[in-house]
Amino acid sequence: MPEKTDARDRLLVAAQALYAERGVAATTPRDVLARSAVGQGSLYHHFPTKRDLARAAVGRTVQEQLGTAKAELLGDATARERIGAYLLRDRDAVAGCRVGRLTSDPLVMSEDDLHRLVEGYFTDLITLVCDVLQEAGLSPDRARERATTIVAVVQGGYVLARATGDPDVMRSAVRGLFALLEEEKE
Amino acid sequence: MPEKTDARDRLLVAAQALYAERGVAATTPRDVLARSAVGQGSLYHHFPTKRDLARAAVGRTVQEQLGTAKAELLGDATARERIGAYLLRDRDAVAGCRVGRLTSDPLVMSEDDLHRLVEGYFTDLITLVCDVLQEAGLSPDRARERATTIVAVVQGGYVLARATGDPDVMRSAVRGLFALLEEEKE
DNA sequence: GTCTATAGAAAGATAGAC
DNA sequence: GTCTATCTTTCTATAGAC
Repeated sequence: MPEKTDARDRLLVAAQALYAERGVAATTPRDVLARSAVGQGSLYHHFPTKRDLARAAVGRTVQEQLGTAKAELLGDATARERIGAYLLRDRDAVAGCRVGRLTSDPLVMSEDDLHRLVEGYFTDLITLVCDVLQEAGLSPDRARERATTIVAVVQGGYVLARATGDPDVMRSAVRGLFALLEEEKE
Repeated sequence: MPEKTDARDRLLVAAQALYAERGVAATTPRDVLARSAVGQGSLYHHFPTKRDLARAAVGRTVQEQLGTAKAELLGDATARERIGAYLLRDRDAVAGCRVGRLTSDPLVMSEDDLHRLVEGYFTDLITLVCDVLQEAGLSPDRARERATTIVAVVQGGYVLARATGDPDVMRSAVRGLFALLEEEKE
């Protein structure tokens, strides 16, 4: 596929950005057209319905975010370092989590295929963290519980950073947990 | 104010319930009318714009949620027990946090007065938890960091429970944190 | 304070030419 | 594959009677 798939790609990139800003339900086809500078005919040619566009764009975002997490969690550093890398990553916290925010999106939650993309993201992410913790010697049960706590503190950090408009709140949230994890190891 | 303020109250209750289900932006005046069984004329008499209704209903929800948290965090139990009561409270996790979900609501985030209600909720909540932790002997800085972590894990628990449709994910998230807090005290 | 009717704008999508 | 024009429905709000 040469340069001609360009419009489709521009539409997806625009949709992803808009979903990150206002969510899927609140993003209109017109918004996507304006941001992508693509014509209306092209939009409905590539994506017959709003839902088709959402499925493609959200699927892409999920893959991208999962890729970032994998880079941190599957490296060859120690288990402890990899958890630290994930937890303490520099995030645009006030912007919110591109995937996590979709759990409050009425369109995503009402369409099964969209909901499943979000569910898959978090089950995969928790499993990734869980595997690292088992490597570090935790039992499967404790590893799963702790992995859930780790992913939750990041998601909650996003919520609090957005609510307060303050990126430091995310830093406090993840550092507070990291400190507890480190203490335990001493 | 006798029984005549009834319509206004029914509108608020209906709006609060709908906001919890789909958010503010996605809730139409018609939705509120249908659920409250109040007439259209009454709605616009009591709340001239959608935003007026949102301000009143969100303000009420914030007060209610804060009241619940205060009941747990300001009791006469030990600091440790009060933190446990807040953290391990039985929540309808799959339904999500009525306030936290608003951080992804485009209408709430774009209207300053609505945003401020959400911000106030979380700053108050973190401060409440922070005070309990200081009572327990933590320095102001460590108390604030840890309070942020505690509130974040709860908010993240909601996000993960909604994403997966599984209430046990919330339980894992908060128990994982509680276990770390208890370990430290031994 | 509540009712019915309706306005004006934006939403999501389709039609048919090129 | 892309364009312009248009259709239908829904949204938020207003008008004016009771």
